[in-house]
This record gives sequence, C-alpha cells and structure tokens, in this order.
Amino acid sequence: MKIVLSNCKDIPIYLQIVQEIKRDILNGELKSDESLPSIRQLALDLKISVITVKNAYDELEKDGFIYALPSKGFFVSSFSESQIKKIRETIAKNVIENQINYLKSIGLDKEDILKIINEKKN
Amino acid sequence: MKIVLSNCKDIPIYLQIVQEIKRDILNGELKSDESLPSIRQLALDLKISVITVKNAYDELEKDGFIYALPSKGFFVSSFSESQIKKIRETIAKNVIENQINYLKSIGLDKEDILKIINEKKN
Amino acid sequence: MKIVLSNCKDIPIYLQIVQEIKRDILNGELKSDESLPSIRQLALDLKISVITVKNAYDELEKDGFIYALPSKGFFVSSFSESQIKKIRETIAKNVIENQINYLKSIGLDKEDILKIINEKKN
Amino acid sequence: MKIVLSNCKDIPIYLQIVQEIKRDILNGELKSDESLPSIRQLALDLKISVITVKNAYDELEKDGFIYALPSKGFFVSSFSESQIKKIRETIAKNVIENQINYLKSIGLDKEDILKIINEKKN
DNA sequence: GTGGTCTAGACCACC
DNA sequence: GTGGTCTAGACCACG
Repeated sequence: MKIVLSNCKDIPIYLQIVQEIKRDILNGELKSDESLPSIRQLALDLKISVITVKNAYDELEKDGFIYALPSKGFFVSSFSESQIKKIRETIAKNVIENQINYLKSIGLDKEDILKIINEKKN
Repeated sequence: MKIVLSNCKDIPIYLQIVQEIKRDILNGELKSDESLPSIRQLALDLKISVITVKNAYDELEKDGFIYALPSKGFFVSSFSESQIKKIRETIAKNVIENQINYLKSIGLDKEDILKIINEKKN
Repeated sequence: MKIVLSNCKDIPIYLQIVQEIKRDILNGELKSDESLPSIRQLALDLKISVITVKNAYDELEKDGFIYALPSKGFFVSSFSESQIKKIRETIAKNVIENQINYLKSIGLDKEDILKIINEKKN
Repeated sequence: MKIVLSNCKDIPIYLQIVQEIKRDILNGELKSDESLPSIRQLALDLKISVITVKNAYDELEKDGFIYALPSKGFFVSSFSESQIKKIRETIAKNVIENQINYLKSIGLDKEDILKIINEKKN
C-alpha cells in the first residue's frame, strides 16, 4: 500500500489517509480482510503522529471500510465485488450530480459541460 | 441579491458567502460595478457578525471579484463578458478534470462515467 | 488650477486635495494671495461633497498654506521665494532621509541605491 | 525576531507588523522556512489581540511572504537569494521613482535632489 | 450612512 | 500546543 501526503493545507492529514485507503479499497488494490499497516508503523513511515493515524483508522472503521481485531491490527472489511461496484456507483452519482449542479449554477449549460468533457477525453 | 446560509458547519459561514457571491457574479446575477449590501446590512440580514461578513468580502476582494471603496461600500469588479466566460471555463475544466481523475482512481472507467452522466441528463 | 482625484483608495480624497494644492503652491503654479476655487465650486467640479472640500481647506489652513477671508473665500498664504525654497528643501530632506533609511533596512546598501538612481536618470 | 510597535496611530498595528516582518525577510534576518512566533505568543509579547496578529499574518500570506501550516504554525516562504534580490530592487525602483517624481513636482530639479542626497551621505 | 481597525473573549479541529 | 473561525461589542476616519 502506498500513501502519499500532500502539503496541501486544505485537507487535514487524517482525512487524506482516509481518502487514500478508501480509494485503494474501491479500486481493488486493497483486498477484503487484507491487513493494514500498524498504526505505529504507518506513523513512522509518514513521519506523523500516531494519534493522526489512529484518527484516520477510527474514521474508516466508523464508515465500515475497515475493522479492528484487538491486539491483532486493522483489516479491510469483506466486500463482495457487487458491493464494491455499488459503492463506486453511489459515489460517482453523488459526485457527478453535485458538480453538474455547481457548474450550472455558475452559468454553464449542458452543452458547455459536455463540450469540456469531450475535449478532456482526447 | 439572495444569500442563503446552510446550517451545515462543514463550510465556514464566511466561505459560504464567498461562494454564493462568486456564483452570482459568474452567472450574471451580479453585474459589473453593482454595489453589494453593506457589511452591516448583510450581517443584520443573515444574523451574523459584521466581522464574518468582512472576512467574506476581504476574501472576495483578495480574489479580485469585488473591490472596496472606503466610506462608499463594496462593488463587483468590472468584468467583460469574455472574461466571465473564461473564468467559468477555467473553473469547469478544473472541476471536471479533478472529478474524472478521482472517479478513475476508485476504479470507474470512462464508459461507467459517461453512462452515469447520460442517465443524469434524462 | 487643476486637481485630479485618483480612484486609489489608499489616500482619502480630502488628503489628495491637500497634497495637490500644496504641490501647486510649492511649484509656483499657485501664487501668493491667489484665490482658490470656492468650496462649493470645487465640490461641483470634482463631484464630491462640500464637506470633503471643507476638510481639505481646513487642513491646508491649519498647516499655514492658505488663509480664509470670511465671506470672501480662501487664498494662498504669502510666501517669499526664499521661504518656498526652504520648505521645499525641508520636505526633500525628510523624504530622502526616510527613504534611504527604509531601503537600507531591507538590505540595500549605498551603492545599490546610487546605481538605481543613476539608471533612473537616463 | 524583534518587532517594535510605535504608538503612532497613523499606521494600523497589523500593518506595522507586516512591514517589520517583510523587512526582516528582505534583509535576511528571517530565513526561508524559518518558523514565525505563534499568533498567540506574538499577541502576548506585543500585548495586542490575537486577531490583530492574525490579520498581519493573513496579509503577509496574501502577499506570498509567509505560509501557514494549520496546527503547525506560520513559516517564511522559500525564496532564493536571487528572488530576494529582485524583490528588493523592484521595491527600490518604485520607491525611488515615486520619490523623484514627487520632489520634481514640488519644484526641485535633479541637481537639488542630488545635492541633498550627497549631503546625506556624509 | 460607509468601511477600517481593534478588543477580549470563545469553541473547534488538528497534531 | 497550533491555527481557523466566530461573536458582540467598540472607536475612528471619511463622505
């Protein structure tokens, strides 16, 4: 697993970790029941406080993406392929809906948006 | 001009104001050199502190969207229609690029994304 | 007499007027005992409030640059050529001393300053 | 780092802080990435409100002289020696040009100005 | 009336 | 500990 922290100050470190791990679970890089690095180890690797890593893992556990086995460590939750797919689609729908609404609110219409998307695809 | 604050506390009040005014400038609801409500008036209307409104206006001024004439008030910066259009497109390109990159990173491919966009259009 | 107001918000309007009239007295454009435009007239010309002009004239009177003859108007104070020259030099010494000190404080030495002055003269 | 506030109220406190820190960055007293005193500490030292210090730091951040790492503190931006030199020269050129233009406008000619500068140098 | 500045508190998230 | 945000007052200069 590879986690890269940006210096970007907009997103707290613990949330960056949350996002990267969620991402790796969703894209299949982290498999069901795979073990995550220990809090201590990840803190060492990223040169951050153990508390920050703990906060990130707690958040992921709260959201059901990982689970803790006391005195064993943290593990990726069990997801079937269809569950993963469904989560992905739910996220995508939300993201796309929000962004289209936002772009419309600043004065772009459907055609403008489609044009930009098509240009991007090249 | 109509500004609505959400109770959601994820986004600071002053940033919500910034976003709403930026949006209204970009979608043409606020015209060049149009005067904005005075700090005190807006604070009264929204039932928030004058300082919070000041912070919002300062942020907008920093970004070049409005300008202050002391003892006169705050005013929308002068933008030509083509400038507005360019800003809109720049924002849209960034937003869309980030969105597509993110969706790809969690395992969706172009076809998935297009499918969802097309469904939304209906 | 020609007064031009800048939109620059850093300097209050009444001070801009003060500066421009002082300048014209010092450079000889306004002669001793010459009459100034009436408060009302200048306010009309500059499209500003009479109060603002009044503040400017009061400031100039306080500094001894002009004097008021009630129900007649405002007039440039009587200065001999040597008095004018002395005021000019006093101002120049202050201005130059302050600026050299400032430039030194941000790390420029005499040679740097002289070099820039000499380049400007070309 | 040493910051001295004058009692003079012509310049707002927060701007005095801005000027002193800019000066120390430009003259090399504050090095790239060096940490600045925390908002609270500086407020205590100078016996002013934390908000006033925050305003000063915000202004410096806006101008690119410092950057904030939330929960860490404020730090001097990274400047190469040549960047510093360039900023210094740009400032000097502006200052000197304005000064010379002003002195000319009140009736001094080049020789007068040079004479005063040379006297100062002694 | 306007904006510009400042005070003296406060709570929060983050590390 | 740090910065980020906010409140509810205040005084000033300006127009």
